[in-house]
Amino acid sequence: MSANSRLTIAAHALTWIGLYQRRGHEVATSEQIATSVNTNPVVIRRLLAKLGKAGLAGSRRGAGAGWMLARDLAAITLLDVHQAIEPGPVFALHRATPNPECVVGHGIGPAMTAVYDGVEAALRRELAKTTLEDVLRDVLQAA
Amino acid sequence: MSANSRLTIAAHALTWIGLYQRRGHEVATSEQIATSVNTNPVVIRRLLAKLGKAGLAGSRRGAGAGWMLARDLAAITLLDVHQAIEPGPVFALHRATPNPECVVGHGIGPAMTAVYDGVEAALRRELAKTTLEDVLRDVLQAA
DNA sequence: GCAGTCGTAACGACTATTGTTACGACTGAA
DNA sequence: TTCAGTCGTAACAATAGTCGTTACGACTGC
Repeated sequence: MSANSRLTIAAHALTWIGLYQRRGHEVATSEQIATSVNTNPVVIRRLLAKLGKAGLAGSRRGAGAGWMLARDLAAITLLDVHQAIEPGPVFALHRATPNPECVVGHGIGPAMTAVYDGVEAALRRELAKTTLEDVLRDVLQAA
Repeated sequence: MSANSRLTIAAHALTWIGLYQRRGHEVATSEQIATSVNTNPVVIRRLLAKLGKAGLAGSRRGAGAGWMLARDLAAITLLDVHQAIEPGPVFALHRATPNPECVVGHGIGPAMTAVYDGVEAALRRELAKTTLEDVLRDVLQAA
């Protein structure tokens, strides 16, 4: 399937909230964020719900409700965001179990799993290098 | 998405061909490989066609037809295989263009693209570390 | 109260992956 | 020269994941 855009949307949303708060507002609504992201507010709420459970964002309910960051942008890495949205595996093993009576069919699963674990570890190391503060800086410099 | 299993299947197929050739056979048929992978021969042929175009495998047609490796297992890395099967991106940007009148909406694309390029480079470096010879060694040791 | 927003379920459109059938193209061997 | 075995590829179906949308109850400041 197509790669998913959740990390992009989540980083966008959190960065937007961070900037909005720095400009003096207390909370941001899912509708405001959705306008910047150009999507439906429910998509934003769904994502922020996960980020909330992971302790990256918080919400206030009732009138004057909205979202706020739970930590400063500089204290949130893209790895934090990535883990929060429960990523699926980058590579999958066989859909149907390969023939266990064949030497290759029997041993290929563990062999590839070891490689894939290494790949995902490298991916996490790479995402951990960038904080949302870095992202915001790039965003503002581009303007 | 579901992650895709093409790299797994391709590595399995090439490793199988390599082992089969070492045991004295000239070519392997897609049906034999499919039996080990536990899938349909067409799936194997589709994949091997791409690996062939990338110069990793070759086929002989007609009677007594089948597939052979174009290089030794030790000379094929998982990165070679990965590139051969034309991988999609690991992460996607927004499906709909974000609001360009918003600072964040305008700058987030390039910012995330830079990060994602770094991630994919790390992924490629990691895959380049393992050759199919390594995979075969692991497979045989597991038996 | 009530208006505004969250939280979440339910559903549909769209797309990618994988399996399957089908069939023409090719070639070694009888 | 024919034929059997295999490749190469198109076409289609089943399945699953993503994303957008509607709907509605829950919560709370005014």
